[in-house]
Amino acid sequence: MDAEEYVEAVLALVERIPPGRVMSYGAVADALADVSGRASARRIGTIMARYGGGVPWHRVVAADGRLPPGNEVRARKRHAEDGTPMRGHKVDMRAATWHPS
DNA sequence: GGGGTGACCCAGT
DNA sequence: TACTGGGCCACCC
Repeated sequence: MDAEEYVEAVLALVERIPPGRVMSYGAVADALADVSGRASARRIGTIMARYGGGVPWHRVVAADGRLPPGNEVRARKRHAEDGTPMRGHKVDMRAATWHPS
């Protein structure tokens, strides 16, 4: 699987995350590990930063619920619309974490 | 080829 | 809760 296909796989998975739920970068990496063979949270962060524009990027957050740097304001607004469970400015991971079934 | 960087993560303090 | 150090891996000088 080449780099371009990997990006496509990441974006395809992010599109499957339902409104009001989220996945951490690491969770996305793990979920794709089966298909891609390799995974690292760091790669997912880079991919989202560069190619995430066309998907619901706000549904991918850091493992502790922090929103992506530089886009906290926009992300908060969208989570408010989605009805994502929040704890202050962070996502309530215990309630919002989703993983593909 | 070598070294810095980043929308990360985890364990330890 | 906040910081640190180590590990991580693709990208870009």
